[in-house]
Amino acid sequence: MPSKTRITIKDVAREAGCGVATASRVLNNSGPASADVRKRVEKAARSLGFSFSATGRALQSKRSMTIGCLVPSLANPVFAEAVQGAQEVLLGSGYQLLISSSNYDGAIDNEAIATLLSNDVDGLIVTMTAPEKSRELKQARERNIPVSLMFHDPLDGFCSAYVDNFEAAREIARQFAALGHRRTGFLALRFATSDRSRNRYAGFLAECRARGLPDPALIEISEAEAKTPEKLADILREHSGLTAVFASNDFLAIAVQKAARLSGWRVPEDLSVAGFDGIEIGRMLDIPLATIETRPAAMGRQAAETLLCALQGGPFEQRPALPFQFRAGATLAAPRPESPTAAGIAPQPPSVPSLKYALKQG
Amino acid sequence: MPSKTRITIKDVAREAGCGVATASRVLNNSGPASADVRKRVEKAARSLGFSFSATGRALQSKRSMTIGCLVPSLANPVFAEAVQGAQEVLLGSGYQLLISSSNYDGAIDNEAIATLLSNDVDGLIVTMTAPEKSRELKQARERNIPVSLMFHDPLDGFCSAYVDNFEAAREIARQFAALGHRRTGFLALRFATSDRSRNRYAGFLAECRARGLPDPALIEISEAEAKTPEKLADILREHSGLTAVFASNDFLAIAVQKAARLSGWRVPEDLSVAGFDGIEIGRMLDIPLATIETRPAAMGRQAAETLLCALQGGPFEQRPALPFQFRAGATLAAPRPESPTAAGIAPQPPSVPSLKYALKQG
DNA sequence: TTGTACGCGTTATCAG
DNA sequence: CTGATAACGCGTACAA
Repeated sequence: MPSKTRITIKDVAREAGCGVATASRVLNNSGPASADVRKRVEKAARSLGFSFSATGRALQSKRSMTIGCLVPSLANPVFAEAVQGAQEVLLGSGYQLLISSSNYDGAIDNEAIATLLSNDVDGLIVTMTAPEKSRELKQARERNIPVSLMFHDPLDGFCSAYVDNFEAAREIARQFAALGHRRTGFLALRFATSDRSRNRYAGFLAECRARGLPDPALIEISEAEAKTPEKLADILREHSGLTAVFASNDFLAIAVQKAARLSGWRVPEDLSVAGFDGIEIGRMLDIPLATIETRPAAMGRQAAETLLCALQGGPFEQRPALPFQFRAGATLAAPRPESPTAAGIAPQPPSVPSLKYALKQG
Repeated sequence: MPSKTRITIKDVAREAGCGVATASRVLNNSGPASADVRKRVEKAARSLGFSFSATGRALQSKRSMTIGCLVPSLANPVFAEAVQGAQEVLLGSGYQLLISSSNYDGAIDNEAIATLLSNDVDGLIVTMTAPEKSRELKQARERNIPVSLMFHDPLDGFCSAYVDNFEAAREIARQFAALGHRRTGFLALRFATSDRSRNRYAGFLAECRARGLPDPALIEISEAEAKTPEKLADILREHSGLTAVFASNDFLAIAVQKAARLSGWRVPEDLSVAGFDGIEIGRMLDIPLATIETRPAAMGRQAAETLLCALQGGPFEQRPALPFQFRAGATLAAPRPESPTAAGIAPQPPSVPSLKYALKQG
């Protein structure tokens, strides 16, 4: 039965035949020590397999060297990549990431922040439902704990690493309009709890109005519906007359493509589709997805860098929004004179989009 | 300028006019207290906005209520989902997740575990390059810190939440063989550092041999090649004569489909493709991907449950491998009499797979 | 029922 | 150059 208890600096000091203060100085290079005692301490530490207890250090130094991170869900690759980005920045810094996810539940959001705070985190990286009205987030600021938001527009005194969803969505509206689309729709998942989704819709709507186009239909669906193309097909059929759909993320957009095929509609001839995020797989599709390319990992990195900077005594400054880029893909085309979704019924047998786009990509 | 320092139980005790022990007993419901003092303490705690310091508690109780989690990368949705699953199990338990990722680097793996250990984690959930030869992992066991592996076959004294990659890969070989494929390939990413990839190849190879078929070609590619269908197409063309490719994960398999299209090959008529993992998007493709469905989130959940059980004094037991399921998709077909990849050159114009499979799925 | 005092592992202080 | 000691926030044994 091997040793059950932690090896502490006391053990090292005893083994080396010196006081704990000396051992601490040697191991930390934080003060004078004779070459002799230095050797003994180092040897003792090595042979005992000593390592510092972060807990003891945290208590003494009042810095936990820990950063709390809250995201809605790691099952969403966008957030997962952002956390990975933050993790990479923090890797050599001595800071550890304490993570929580809320599953998009605003109540859990706040509980999670409270828990993170009571874990004495030195900083916070947060994406949540309603940062603007979170008492816990304000508490963090009152305790002078720097908070980096991710994915949110900058807020109050909190810095944020984000893309301008409103502007990006306007770009989609422009692309639709340039092709001649008038009857468009915005497909949203978790509209009520996602400011990203709302901002995208707002930008899309604003640009449509600015061009004198009809307001886009706001189509909210459930997670179950998003995952079941058959249901999604039913929903799309209910919204007759749409010639272009802007999905609030790429996964949804791919589901729309699938649903369209199930209804016998061709993409993009019968229905144009655009997504948001720019996930890698979108480029691998038979018909590559038109989308807004963003860099979630860069968001995580920036959030972590900003925080690190503040933690190390530097300024805690808002940086400009991260860039996005429209990716044309092949899911956008001019609407047909008479849209088959307007016609209502009788799905036509799909035609042959494969060749055209395979060549286009080649 | 709001309060800068932490509110401790001393502050509460002073405010309530009692000793710290009494305050502690009240706030923890851990001992007797008169109704009177109870009121005062609770009121004081509330008005001061007191919350316990996890650090102080950890030091005193020798339990950090923290679980360390190491995965190769959160940018891989499989691992991200697993961590999310673990997180969900831990949510109400009082344990926090301290996460690290190694970016598939075996040296960082071990550093990360050492760091986690020095953070006094109470348990460990780990996926790494070489758990079987990790000194740090053994150290954890010597300290009686329970370790749950994820994705690895059970090892030594460590429990693992995993699927039987070897058996699952045999199933792919069976499917290929049943259709009449003889010249097959295994496309691997990070073969050297992923026992999953190796086990899948081993199972695939074993079943091929058991059936008297030629050994499958082992095709290792780089991450850059995986992300660039054009390069992948070049590589596939170099391996002439293959009629079926088993990719070590779904992302790769989707890239293969893309690469095949770029070469003018039809999937599955000219080339059968199978993946591994069972990601959602595979079902949404024009030609749904044949794959092995696994449940990464369930792996994370099981790993966390097993750990929690041990942490709460229960048995620390290996559970049976998690189930997997072959999903037929539409990327598998019998090989053509003369394979176009064997023929060597002259990509033929793609034919019309869309209709056939759209109907099949409807 | 209550409060004092100690120890958890660490580092900073300060006297030797 | 060295080492004893206080302090960090907490829970608990023990004394009142």
